[in-house]
Amino acid sequence: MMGRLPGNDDENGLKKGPWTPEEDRVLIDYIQRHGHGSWRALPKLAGLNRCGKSCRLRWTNYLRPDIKRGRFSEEEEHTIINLHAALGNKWSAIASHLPGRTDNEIKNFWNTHLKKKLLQMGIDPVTHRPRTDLNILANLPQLLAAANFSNLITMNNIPLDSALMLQSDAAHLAKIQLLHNIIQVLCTSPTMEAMNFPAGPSFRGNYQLQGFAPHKLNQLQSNFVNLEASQHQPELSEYHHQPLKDTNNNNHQFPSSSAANIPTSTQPAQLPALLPASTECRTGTVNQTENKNINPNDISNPSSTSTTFEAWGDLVDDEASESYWREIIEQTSPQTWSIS
DNA sequence: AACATTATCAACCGCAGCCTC
DNA sequence: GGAGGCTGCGGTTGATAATGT
Repeated sequence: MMGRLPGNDDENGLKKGPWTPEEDRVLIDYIQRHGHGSWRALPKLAGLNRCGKSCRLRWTNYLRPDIKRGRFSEEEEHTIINLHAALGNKWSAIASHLPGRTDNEIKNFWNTHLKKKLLQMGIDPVTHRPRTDLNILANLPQLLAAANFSNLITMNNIPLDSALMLQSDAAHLAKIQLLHNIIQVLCTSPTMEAMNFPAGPSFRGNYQLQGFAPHKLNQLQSNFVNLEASQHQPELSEYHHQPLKDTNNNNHQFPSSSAANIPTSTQPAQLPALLPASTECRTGTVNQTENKNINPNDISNPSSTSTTFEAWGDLVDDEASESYWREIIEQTSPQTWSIS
């Protein structure tokens, strides 16, 4: 598992590529005797045909005696995830909390394992929030699996037919959560308000939604609250049959955080708690941690309106899912939505 | 068995920031 | 203050291993 061309020499005649055991021995021997001192001067003093940078990297990432080898423990895994949520890609800062682990090792572990793991759980590895991009729908089976669905079934002695219904419910709920986030983005985006709704070309596709007045969006929001309320009944398999009635006494205020409205215990299959997708809400949370670590150019941010709209465009172009969304939209508010 | 694809991770590159003069 | 050198950091690369077809 080596990187770069083996034995490749650069223009200065210095060796690049993987280190030989002999080079390792020379480097260890020198540092044990003299310390590393100036890295730039070290290779010459130690008799190595390497640049100082390469020596430093080899020492700090591989040869240092206090380096812990082997698999990351579950505890370390959780620590990395938590620290990454707070610090972002500050690998050296994260590594400082994990004795014996190097930033490079943690970075690799993140990119090869943890990132995928979070994605499969429906969590965006950049923001550590539930994904609002619609690619998540393609990964719904993995999402459900990651939600430890089988455990839920066996732990609760749920019969197979009920389990299947539960799975269908969970999939339904995941989509509901997704649509919720999209709508929240629409309703809190200053751009959207200024333009009286979607500017993205995707929105001018099959669904004639432009020119949507703000009060209609508010109505959609409140309808959505109702829909969510109907989905969050303790008996999951029953919610398909719940009538959509006004449960919030015509209060059309959209919840700032749906997580607060969803008792964790009733969330099916331990889906990630629904968090606000609006940029405002997100910024507020970021300020609580470390605002400076968020790259404003980060296009992978699932809460960004452009990304969400692009994803929406993908969705409305998808013939297979069109009927599903049409059903939800019409169910939610047949009198206020018009789909042409 | 042969080939293709995916995963892993050591090592490199470029840049930012610190330090010294 | 700013130029130059050095170090550390984060992103990326690419050879090899593992797995799939």
